[in-house]
Amino acid sequence: MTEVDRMVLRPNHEGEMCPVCGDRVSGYHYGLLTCESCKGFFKRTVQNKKQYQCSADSNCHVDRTCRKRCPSCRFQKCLTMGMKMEAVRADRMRGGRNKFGSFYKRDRAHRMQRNAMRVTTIIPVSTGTQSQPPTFYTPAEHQVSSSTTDQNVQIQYYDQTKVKTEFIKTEYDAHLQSPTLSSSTNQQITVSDFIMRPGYLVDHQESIAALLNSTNEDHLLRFPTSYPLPEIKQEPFDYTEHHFIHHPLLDYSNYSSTANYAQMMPMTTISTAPSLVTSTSSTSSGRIIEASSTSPILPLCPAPTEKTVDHFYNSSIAEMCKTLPDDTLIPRILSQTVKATKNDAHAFAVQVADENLKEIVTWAKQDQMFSKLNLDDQMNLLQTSWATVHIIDITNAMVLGTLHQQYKVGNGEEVSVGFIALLGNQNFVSSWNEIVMSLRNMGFNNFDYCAFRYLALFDEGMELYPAVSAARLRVLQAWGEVRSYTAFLEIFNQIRRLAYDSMQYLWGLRTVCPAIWELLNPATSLVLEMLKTTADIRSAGNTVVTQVTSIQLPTPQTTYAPVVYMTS
DNA sequence: CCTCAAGGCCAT
DNA sequence: ATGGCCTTGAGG
Repeated sequence: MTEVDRMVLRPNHEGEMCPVCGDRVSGYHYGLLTCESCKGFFKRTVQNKKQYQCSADSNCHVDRTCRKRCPSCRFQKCLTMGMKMEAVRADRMRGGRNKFGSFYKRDRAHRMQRNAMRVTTIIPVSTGTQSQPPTFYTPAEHQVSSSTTDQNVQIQYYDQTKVKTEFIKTEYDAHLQSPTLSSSTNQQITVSDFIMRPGYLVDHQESIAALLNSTNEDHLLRFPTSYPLPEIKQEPFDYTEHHFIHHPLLDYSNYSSTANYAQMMPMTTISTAPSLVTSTSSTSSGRIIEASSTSPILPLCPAPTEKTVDHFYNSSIAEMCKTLPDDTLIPRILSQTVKATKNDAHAFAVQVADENLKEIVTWAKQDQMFSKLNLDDQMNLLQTSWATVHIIDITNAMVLGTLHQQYKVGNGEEVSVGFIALLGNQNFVSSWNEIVMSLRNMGFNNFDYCAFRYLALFDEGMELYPAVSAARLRVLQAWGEVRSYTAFLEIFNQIRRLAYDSMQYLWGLRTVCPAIWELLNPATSLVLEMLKTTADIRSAGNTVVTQVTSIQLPTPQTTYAPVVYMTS
């Protein structure tokens, strides 16, 4: 083998950009493909326990040319992008391999799969050639790409210099980064329990209250330990290896002898870092806009001052992302449910919502702040937010391009994804399509998805609860660290409005179209149970719920077009 | 053996 | 303090 051959076969990071500064990637460093300089910077910072403080708004732009200006923001970005302090060795032992090695290998395969999946929806950067409307992958294409094995991990990655950079969290990342999420509660449950939570087709006998009452462990036990993936083949990542056994990761933190850093690692949930929410939060978005959008001058941090390093780890959207459902969930629900649904488009949409609602409840329960609320308040929050979260989930899947454009139900009707997302509320499908297009063009990413979801759960209308407004502030703070989010908030509010419209529409079917209503299995549907409870509470004069659901809406239409097309 | 992510070195 | 290049060494 010649030297040239060796060079060719060597893992090729050519064209890969460092997610921190955009420089050329030299390999995996501390859990992430980064450049040599960010590797060194991260190592020095952690080894020497350096403490920086940004003299601006902790929102400095970091790129190759200005990465030296603000070490605080640079280090924050390192962490946000996924570099792991545990990978810096406390004992400074050189050489060898650590337990991340096998993860890196899998990550290569994973990245290839993700890239292959996303390549079809990638929007060329402005410096590229003409922009083309995004296309969608088909399950067949995906199967080919997902048959990736460790043998072909050396194949060159998709050239990311030609694509919009986007930080993608994976289940793998969640495993790698955080052994546990909550620190010490009876309901303690690990991140991977959520990320890897298998299955979604449970029986319909349980009510939302029952779901809320059950412990997470109960819930897990009732799920099968593996789940069918009809259209999306799983990659050779051994889920079971890590799913219920968390020792390897826990062991690693001991192995790497970084107990001091392990203590600094965030055990972050919404409720754990209220102290971070300072008076600056409310104005942060405005200043971010000023700093990074309208002003050509980047904020400088001329004299970083020292401050406790813990500052960095209290809050980050990346931490919150770990609880997001995996990207295959919504496609799975849709393709499985469409088979199970007999012949009505509305019934299909409601059943999809039913399946996702169970996931949403489980997700909400894992949140410390949510789980601290009493059951009634939890119910109130869920009643207000489930439809918004549901639409956000489907919107995200649509932005990712993991869904078909239409799904064919039993009677041959083609049902658009918008129709499904909006619970059959055809009136607003074109608005929703526009939202999807906008988000795609804006570079909607996992961070935004995460923020959307939490902002939906902790609905603005529920800010009567102090816990809710605290949670919202915290989300906005964490989101603001990585985004100028004003434009996204606008779209979020549109989605929220669509959700209320859709809930009203669906509830309206009960009187306007009893025939359709009967097809929805009102006796067993969790979604319809939710709507009924909301309606009952409202008629009983509950102020909280009234406030958020009494938006006056157009009268639900009485008919809908059986053949629904995507509009663009 | 070889690989490649760790830590180390040192000119800048 | 930075960052390019060097050395190390467990795992394949």
